Amino acid sequence: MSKTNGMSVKDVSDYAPKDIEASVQAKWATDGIYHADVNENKEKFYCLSMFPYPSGRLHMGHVRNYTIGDVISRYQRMQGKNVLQPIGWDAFGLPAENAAIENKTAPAHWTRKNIDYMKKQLNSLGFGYDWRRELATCDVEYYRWEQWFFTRLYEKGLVYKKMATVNWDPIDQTVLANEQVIDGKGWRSGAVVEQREIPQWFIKITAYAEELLTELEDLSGWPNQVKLAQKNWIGKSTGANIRFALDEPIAGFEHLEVYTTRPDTLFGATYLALSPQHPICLTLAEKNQALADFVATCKQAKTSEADLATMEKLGKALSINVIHPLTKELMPVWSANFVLMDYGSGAVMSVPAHDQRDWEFATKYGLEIKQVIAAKEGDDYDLSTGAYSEKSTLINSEQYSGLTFDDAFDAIVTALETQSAGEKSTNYRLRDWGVSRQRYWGAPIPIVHDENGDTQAVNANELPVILPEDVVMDGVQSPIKSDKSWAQTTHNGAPATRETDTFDTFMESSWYYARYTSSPDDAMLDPDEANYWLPADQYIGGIEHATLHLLYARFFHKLLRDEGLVNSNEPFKRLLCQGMVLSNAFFYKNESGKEIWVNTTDLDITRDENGRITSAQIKDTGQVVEYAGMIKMSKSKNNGVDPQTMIDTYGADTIRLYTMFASPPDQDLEWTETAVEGANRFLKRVWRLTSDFVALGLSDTPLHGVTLSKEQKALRRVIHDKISKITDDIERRQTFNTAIAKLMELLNTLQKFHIRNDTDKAVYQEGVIALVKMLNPITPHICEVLWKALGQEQELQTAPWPIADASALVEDEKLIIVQVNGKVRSKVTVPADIDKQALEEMAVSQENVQAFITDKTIRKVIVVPGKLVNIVAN
RNA sequence: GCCCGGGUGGUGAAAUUGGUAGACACAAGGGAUUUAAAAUCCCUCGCGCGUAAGCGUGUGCCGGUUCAAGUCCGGCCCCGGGCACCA
Repeated sequence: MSKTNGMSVKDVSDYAPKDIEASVQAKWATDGIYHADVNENKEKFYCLSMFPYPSGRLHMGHVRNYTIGDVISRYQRMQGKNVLQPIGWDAFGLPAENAAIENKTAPAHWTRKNIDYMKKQLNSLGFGYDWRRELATCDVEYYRWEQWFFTRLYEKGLVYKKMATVNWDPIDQTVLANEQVIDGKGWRSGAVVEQREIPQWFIKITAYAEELLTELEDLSGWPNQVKLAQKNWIGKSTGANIRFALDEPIAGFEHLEVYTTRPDTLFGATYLALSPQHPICLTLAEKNQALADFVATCKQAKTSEADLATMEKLGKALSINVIHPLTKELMPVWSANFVLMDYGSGAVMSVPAHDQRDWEFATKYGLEIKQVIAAKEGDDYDLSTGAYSEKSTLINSEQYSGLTFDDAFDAIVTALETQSAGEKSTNYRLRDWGVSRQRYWGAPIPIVHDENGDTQAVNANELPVILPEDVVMDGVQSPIKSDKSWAQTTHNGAPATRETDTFDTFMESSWYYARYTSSPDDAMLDPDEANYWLPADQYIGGIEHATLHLLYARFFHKLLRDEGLVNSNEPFKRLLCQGMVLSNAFFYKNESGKEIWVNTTDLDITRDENGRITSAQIKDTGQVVEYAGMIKMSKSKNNGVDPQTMIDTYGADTIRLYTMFASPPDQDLEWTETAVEGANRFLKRVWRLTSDFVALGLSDTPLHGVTLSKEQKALRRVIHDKISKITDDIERRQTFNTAIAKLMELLNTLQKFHIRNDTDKAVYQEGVIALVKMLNPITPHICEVLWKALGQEQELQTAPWPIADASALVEDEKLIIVQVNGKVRSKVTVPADIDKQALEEMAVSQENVQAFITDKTIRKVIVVPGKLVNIVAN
């Protein structure tokens, strides 16, 4: 009997995860088996999970995310690959500032304390990380390179400064993050929040819009859902810029340019609409109080996003006119609240007959509605009830009448081009990335303002710009803004003032995956090392990052490429977005009608015979609570299940097994504790089966060249069939739940098999070894112990994944389904090599088949070889 | 409004290329073991009829294609998520 770290598998009755897990983890750490280094002779596999925000404790979403990554990593390692699985900390961000105020500590201290604790938790779950590569984004050694890279982008002209709107708290005299604005009021002061324009830094992601869009097609390993979300986010559209001459120049403008996707409707344009922020509008407002009021109202109205959709169309006539470029007719110009200044040119041509918004606006203000598109065949429309926005044949459009959309588009654009009044144009919904945040706990933006007030990038030899960590948070101003001395510096020997804004934390999370692969002291990356590992073969994380993080990271990778730091176009080959973790939630309403959410651990729950919750009450007080259903685990709904409690109760292996078994990884997972017990029960059965088998003494009978009995063949076929299907489930399908179901089937089959001789034992042993190996990626601790008990010399973690023996899968007999008119009437076991004729005859002769065809004529017999016979009779 | 997912037993789910619907679990019920309990093991388990064999029926609803449909096509209903005045 072999022993592992004091734990013997002989103790049949007790599968005691507590005793084995810590010692197995200690052994892994000592052996350093998760350290991965460049090795050109080995195929690499870079498995990456989205790094956590160090909020204090792991939650079940983390457990699920990192278990998936660990399973894939361990599987790939057993495939013989050089596997890199790193981890780190997305350490900057607003919650640390809030916690610091609350706990009267500094954000840095709070963050590092959390990292220490959560690191222990990750280790207690047995995740095989290369801890040598751990990074925290708040480390100077990390963000200094981000600052350096930003200065490079600045030199290249990919960075610029622009006025942008922020939430301003007039009492605290500070900028608020969106999360700090509650019902339009500042979270601390309670003052009504104002919109204020301040200068901020932007990175030109729009310069890469086309590449970010087209290269989505290369991402065959990404879910369509995510690719579609990015496509819509980029929002490419083709149309035309059209210039309408002003009948008299104003504010330096001789004409107004609009962007439209429907140049075919140009003859239906009856007025132009400008954004209230349009320069012409602002100029006119200087001498027009009513217009000035309108502009001010529109600026305020940036309330909730949901209101926008239903917001009333409002406008003001500007009493200026433009000339239609083709008809030369005069058209009035209006200002309209729904026209956006930052899309296109901030002006639109309005075609009320064929655009619903324009229709609503024209109807309200009595503007002309001119029909220029015929109804499609079979369609019918009525302009008194709404616009008709389908693309169809033109009417009332001079020589263009009768043309289709495509022909009209080209003809009208050509006509505009000849008189320099327009051209074809492409637009993107994507906006440049604003990276300035007026917060403290982030990487300082490496910019200084010189004596002339000009902005300059901090010189490379003066980097990093270090964020002071020993600070006191007052909850109002960022310490680097309130401490005026911090900003005082020099630039090229002359006095200068530092930028006191910090970077958006998406900056740090856009390149951490690259820094894991290579972290030299004197450079952002070492290209040789980075190019060995990149792109990551697998990335795993939440679907909530479908657009922002995943788009920024793709963008950053292209920036790194153009700086010569990496040679690939895309950072992540394959992407898996895991579902949410749900659990039962309960609440009651207090006297003031507020919902008070109660954790299940404080409740007595009654269920009916179907296991459905019928009622629940608080243990201590008897207060009756309402059942809110299975919803996403969250602090606010007080329905989180603490991973630590679960690990302490059942062990890490059980939690890993359950989270992988309860549902496919991309679907939501319902946390049910009785089902967790079920997972634990399975591990106990594996433990018992293995130890019972080991107690018989291991077999050294070779299997090759031995003639097997029918039962032995059947068992071998199950073993190898499972090997083949489980491999496919884990690698191609990533349906870990079905892989586990098949492992359970393998266990059930082994359990029913009776060992009567040496060959029996040899076949059985093959099965037990395959079971332990294939279970290892999911529950590695128990497998380590069982593996040693099975007398295996090789390290389990690098042992080769089993390969299905094709000859074991060959069946002598097959079960054939016999149908009459598509309904199953019989099942028949036949020799595998039976010919079609004989099979048909056999099927027809079945007693129960005869009963259904006696008074009928057989019209047709369909034979699916090895599977099914369908007799068509009537 | 637009764009994605999804709807299968009491529950979580499975059915991979159109070929036995409900694998594997959880819960429930029954039994064995036990002084008793826990643990463990065995049996039943979509619905209706039937002692059973079996028959009928069943994958949100209506229709279609096919020898055969959870799977494909058309129309509709419901649930979840994302985007949201983008001209």
